[in-house]
Amino acid sequence: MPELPEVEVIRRSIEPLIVGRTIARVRTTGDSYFFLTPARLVAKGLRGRRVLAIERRGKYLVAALDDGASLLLHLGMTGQLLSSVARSPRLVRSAEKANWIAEPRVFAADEHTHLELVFADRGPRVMLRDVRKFGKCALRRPGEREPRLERLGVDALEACGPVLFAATRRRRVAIKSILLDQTVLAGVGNIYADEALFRACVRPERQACHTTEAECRNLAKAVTQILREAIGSGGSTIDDYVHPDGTDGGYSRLCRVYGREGEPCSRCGQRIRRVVIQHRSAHFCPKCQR
DNA sequence: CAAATCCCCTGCAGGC
DNA sequence: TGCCTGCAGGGGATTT
Repeated sequence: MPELPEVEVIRRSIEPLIVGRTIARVRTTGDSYFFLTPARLVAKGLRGRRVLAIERRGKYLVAALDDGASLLLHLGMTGQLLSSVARSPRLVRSAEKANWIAEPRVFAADEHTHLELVFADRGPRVMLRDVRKFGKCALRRPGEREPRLERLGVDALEACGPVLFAATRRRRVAIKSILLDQTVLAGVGNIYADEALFRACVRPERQACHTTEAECRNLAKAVTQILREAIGSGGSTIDDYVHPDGTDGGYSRLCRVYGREGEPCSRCGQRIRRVVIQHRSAHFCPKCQR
């Protein structure tokens, strides 16, 4: 799950590699769950088009084309945007272990490469690779509505107390579920939700309607701070991408609770606990978070 | 309307 | 060594 920071870092790294270039050829895998628009139509719609811009909306990437159409991408759990500047299958695998980060120095297409853009300038290709195919790809005709984007709430970088507080009223689900609800805040995923709850000292299981206005304010602030920090550190996985063995690196270093079940809390020493909330693991400090 | 459940997919870890 | 099971999870669709 690339979350907002990873998607933003990917956007920034891919922007100079794609904006202003004209797509000459498109290669795709066959239709699958991955293609919301049939692969054939995606290829047809992209051919000959120039990319004007690439933007991020929550965890989505949207590439604007010169005919007014747009390409919508979601990286799901294992999606990667890669460039063909160099080739190294080993680095692809390492990138997966290191958490789905795109690097502008990769690779040749393989069976998991669902979309490959070949440009008219014959320069580096851009590829979208996604092993588990939880990602999404859609082509929207000029002026066509995109319900997936329309549903999104406030971008999580703009999270604020009042929005969060309003969303928690009359909701009996866990507060963490509200943070993960993309129609409330767009961009927060499982990892940063845990981290924000830790920073704001709120227990993930707490019923949403039982959080106070002040807690929601703190939580919103924690969300924006943590996301900004993660972007600032290069999406939190960039660093260990270069570790040839793919062992734990930047990402887990930044996390205070996620993936740290049983380890001592960095604030109080209490053991970090893990519970399951709506089929997802939630990590928290039982002493710091109430 | 809210909430719970199911499902899409693949790789990998753990148990035996 | 190899097979089997369970787990990981974003998010939409369906059911309660």
